[in-house]
Amino acid sequence: MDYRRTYLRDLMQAQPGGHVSAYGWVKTRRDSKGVSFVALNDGSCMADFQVVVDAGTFDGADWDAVTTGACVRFDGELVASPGAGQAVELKATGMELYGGADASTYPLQKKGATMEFLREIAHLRVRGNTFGAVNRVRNRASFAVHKFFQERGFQWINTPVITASDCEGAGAMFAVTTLLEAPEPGQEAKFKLTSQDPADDFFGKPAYLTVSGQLNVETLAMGLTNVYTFGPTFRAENSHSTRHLAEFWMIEPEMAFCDLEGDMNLAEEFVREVIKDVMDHCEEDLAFFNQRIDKELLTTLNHVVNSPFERMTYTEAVAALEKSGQTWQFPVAWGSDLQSEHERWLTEVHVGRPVILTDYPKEIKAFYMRANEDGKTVRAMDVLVPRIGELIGGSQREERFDVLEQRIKEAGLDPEPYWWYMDLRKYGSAPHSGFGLGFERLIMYLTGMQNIRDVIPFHRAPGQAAF
RNA sequence: UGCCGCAUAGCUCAGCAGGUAGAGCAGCUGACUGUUAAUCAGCGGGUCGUAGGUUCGAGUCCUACUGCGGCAGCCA
Repeated sequence: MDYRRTYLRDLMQAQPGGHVSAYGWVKTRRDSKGVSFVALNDGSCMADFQVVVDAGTFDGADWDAVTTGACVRFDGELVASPGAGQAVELKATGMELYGGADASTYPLQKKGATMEFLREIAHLRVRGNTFGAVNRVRNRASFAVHKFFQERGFQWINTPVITASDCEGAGAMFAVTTLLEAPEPGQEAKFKLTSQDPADDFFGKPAYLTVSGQLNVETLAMGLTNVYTFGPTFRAENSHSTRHLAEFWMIEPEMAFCDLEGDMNLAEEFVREVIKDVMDHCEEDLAFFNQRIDKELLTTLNHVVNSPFERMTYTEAVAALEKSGQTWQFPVAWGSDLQSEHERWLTEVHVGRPVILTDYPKEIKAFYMRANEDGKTVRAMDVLVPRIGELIGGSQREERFDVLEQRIKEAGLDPEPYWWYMDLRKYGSAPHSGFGLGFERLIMYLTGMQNIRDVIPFHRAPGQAAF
């Protein structure tokens, strides 16, 4: 057996004629008196491949074991199909059973199951329509991300997963340590530190899993010009929501010689181009999502591809919210952060498509965002999209040494650990901008899937790290 | 972490005057000359999340716990 193989996707598009082999997992089997039909799927595409078995061709235990979930290879002639659902089918003359799947206990059925149940069998759910499609879209979107940046001269760089600089600031972090005492064999694992002093730890100081490549990626942009990261990110927030994960994949472009305007242009172009690419290459999967998951999906995606994002300042947004006539659960006031209900109204009702909000009050944004001349706002931007909320958060960075130092102090932080970050402003500083985009949120947007836990193969969330 | 909701067969659910359980699908058996989540007939399948409490009697009411889900916060 060799990795080179004809995928079922290719067999389905091939011309009739010739002896072929079809490898896959059985989706369904239908028997009638003279003939049996086996629907095979290998994950290469949405549609199942039809294998036709004339009565009497096979018998015995292996043939009996060809039930939903079994893994099997059929050999035979590729013929034109008289049936309605497919152009060609395999008229089987040989078969090999690789692994049966006891039909009385195999949990994946041909009929629909809830997302909650499928989450409990995450090791098997990829064999179903929905999660096969999710992963194909995820794969194509990953490729489209790299394609988009590479075609524009951005260099893919990798920022550390472990960070010991304790200066990331935002978000609860997972500690990384070797100070835990190994449990005695056979004993229940209890955490016990071999030392209380971080100086004794592996890195000689506290270390954590990264919550953002932000600070590191800026250093690479100050030398490589246009760069991006695409890697795992970790947040130890105890969040129970449909759009948060403890482990997720984030895309962070960073551009030298670029202001907030250019940052917004990139964000908009990025979202549009990735959507276009996936629409071009995952038509069948998107049609499935449109039919089964979100009836408005294709309408929404087409709309996004064909119309510019609305842009407004935070101040304009607050004014719109105040004039909306809506009654808000949380009051709207200039200076306080926008609540979910506000963001949703802006993007879903007020604008009806993605909207980019800019120039937020400096008090509610990170210290590294560039201060505006008004002394009150910073050059931040959030891209809000219907149903998901915040898809992208970015900013023009503060490139002026003195202003940045002042902002760090205002934030109540000690500038000292940021010495290398400050050095960027000391030696060859340049205007620069970038943003962070949650890859899983993009996949939610692309597929219509409602829970972020269902757009990653094995989700990590509070209390949930099975598989 | 706060608020709300749910927990009955492998899955999806019904059972809502408190009187010790029911359907569809899946599974099994059989029928059917080509199906497309096939169809038709029959069969088996549940200590009703756990622990207490009220009651003659609890799937049903009360309490706690556990698990899951949704919303909010945190953000991407």
